[in-house]
Amino acid sequence: MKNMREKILAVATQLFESRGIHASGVDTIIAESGVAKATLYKYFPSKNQLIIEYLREKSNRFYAWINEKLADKKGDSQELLFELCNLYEQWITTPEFNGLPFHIGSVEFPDPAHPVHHYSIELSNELQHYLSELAAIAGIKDAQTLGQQLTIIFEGGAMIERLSPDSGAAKRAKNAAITLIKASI
Amino acid sequence: MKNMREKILAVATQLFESRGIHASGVDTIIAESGVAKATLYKYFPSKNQLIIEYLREKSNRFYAWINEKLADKKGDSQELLFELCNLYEQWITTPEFNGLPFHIGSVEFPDPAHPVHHYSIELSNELQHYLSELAAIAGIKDAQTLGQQLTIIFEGGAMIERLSPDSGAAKRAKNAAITLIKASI
DNA sequence: TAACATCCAGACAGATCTGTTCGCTTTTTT
DNA sequence: AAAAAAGCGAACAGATCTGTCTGGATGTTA
Repeated sequence: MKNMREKILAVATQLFESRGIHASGVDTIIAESGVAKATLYKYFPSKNQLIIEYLREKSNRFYAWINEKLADKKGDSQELLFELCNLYEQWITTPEFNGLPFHIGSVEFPDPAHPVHHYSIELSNELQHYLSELAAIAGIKDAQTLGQQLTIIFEGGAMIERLSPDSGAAKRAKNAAITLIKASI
Repeated sequence: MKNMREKILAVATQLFESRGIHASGVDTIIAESGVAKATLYKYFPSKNQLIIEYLREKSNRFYAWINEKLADKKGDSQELLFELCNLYEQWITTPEFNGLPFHIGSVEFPDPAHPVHHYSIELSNELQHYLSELAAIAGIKDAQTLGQQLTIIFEGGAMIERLSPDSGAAKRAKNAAITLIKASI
């Protein structure tokens, strides 16, 4: 089998999100993926690195998905941000959604000096920059501010949607974002 | 010494928030609080219960603080919500603020059947009900919606303010909340 | 078929985890 | 001052943690 790395990463992802990172031991990961321990440590030099690759993979998937969906909207400055809100709602209401991975990373490793925490902050900042850039493309005057406010709503909404999936948090977060966008045009 | 319970709880709080819950062993907690292990297990029958008491304590403190600050504002329907936003900003920019405790609880124990996760959801819902009630007192028509949207912003802002304290997240979260309040009057 | 790389299963090390128990000392109460 | 309660330090049990290593099986390449 050639795709052992992906297999391990997939199992780790599933375990990290259903049991937590600290609660998912390497022994469990190799048992569930049917892989020898030495194989895991060949592809990932440490558990920390495995966690970071999990965060990276999830992040890459998100941006690949949303960039593709937004590709034909980048000309329409108005529609761009509203479509972004729709995609956001769609993203966090997907059954596979289990919260933002970098939330897990930053909470389970609160020490700022820890590589996982550090990378989690990086991903959160990346989201802010991404949203700010979209706001700038859409012609928003203070794109920096709106970008961070959208980040706040998106992260908070993701949190609550995961905690209480039937509370309508996703839709209300989307509407709050739309209100903020309209107010800043 | 009579206040051993509080001493243990204070040390556990400090450790949970600086290292994480799973990363804070009972041995470390008793070592730092200068208490015998049997004493800890006398006041808290299990580590799970200690975690829950930590969450409860933090929650109680928050509501005691904010209710006292808002006591004289409950007559002024307009000012009530705006003052709430000021207090929120004040709360999460305090140096002692280390993120919302029930975020830690729900992330470190993702299994919905786990008592810590369950109680964390309860606390998040309690925050929503509290904010919705304030919105109702302030005469907001759809108080339920505004209450949850404020919760989303407050939780998201708390998350980002903790991750990037110098990014101005607290102030922007407050402003976003104010925009939403004004839009729903 | 022969040489080579890869993988598995499992033992191993050394540390840490939660929770219990046991004498011994200190503090509080009567 | 005597009796009762509470706390300390330490050992203990049994499980789990990350990471390393070894011997043998499997599979690929020449």
